[in-house]
Amino acid sequence: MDEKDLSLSLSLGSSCGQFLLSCRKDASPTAANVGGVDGMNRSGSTNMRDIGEEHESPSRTKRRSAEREERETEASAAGKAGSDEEEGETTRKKLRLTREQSAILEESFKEHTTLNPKQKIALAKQLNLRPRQVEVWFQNRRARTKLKQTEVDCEFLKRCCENLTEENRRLQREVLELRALKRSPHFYMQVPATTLTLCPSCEKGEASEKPTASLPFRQQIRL
DNA sequence: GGCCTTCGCCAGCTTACATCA
DNA sequence: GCTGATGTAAGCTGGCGAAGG
Repeated sequence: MDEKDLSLSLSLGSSCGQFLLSCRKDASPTAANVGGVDGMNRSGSTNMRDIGEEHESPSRTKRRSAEREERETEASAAGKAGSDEEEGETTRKKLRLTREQSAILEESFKEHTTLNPKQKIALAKQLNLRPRQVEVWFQNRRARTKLKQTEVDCEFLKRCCENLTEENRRLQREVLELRALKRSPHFYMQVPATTLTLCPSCEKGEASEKPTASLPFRQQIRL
């Protein structure tokens, strides 16, 4: 699967994607949507953080703020070291992975979709990235794969639904036609006598020959 | 052995930024 | 050059299993 495929599949503009997203929002009250759409859009991550910490255990809150600090110091250290990112910036600058880095990560993902800590560190060294970046890339990649699969499933179910709807319409038309035929005075002349013996309510020891080919079996059952 | 806490990892959701038409 | 749409790196939170006390 190449990047083009992925970018195509990731368009949330499709009705399918929108449907899935709205379903998830309704179903699972995450911290992000506790405050509703307004709360979500108003002040971003700060708001989410505040909401989340009210419900977290103290140890977890401590751990998370320590992680945050660690990330911040790591990021600023990387900036000072003069890596790919701009130097000395405290604000988050978005890094684009190079083609080579992406290709290697893709290759690795093909082999295994999750990484153990050793693999993560090795890969990070090889790519000159932080282990956290490798971890995040794999997380996002799994999410993309899952989203793509969901869209494929959604398309398949949509087609199934369309086919069944069409089949249902066709059968209803058939029933109407047959009812009309039954009401017409020429009905009993058109239907061979032997087929009438198949009606269960009329089944009183009449001779039962095999249904004729003039009408499909389903149409002979209930008129 | 059961309970509690902590830790690490992950999924899901979201944001911020880069890129492109 | 501006703008909206899209893609994606990264942040945040909750859930869960494992390990240790």
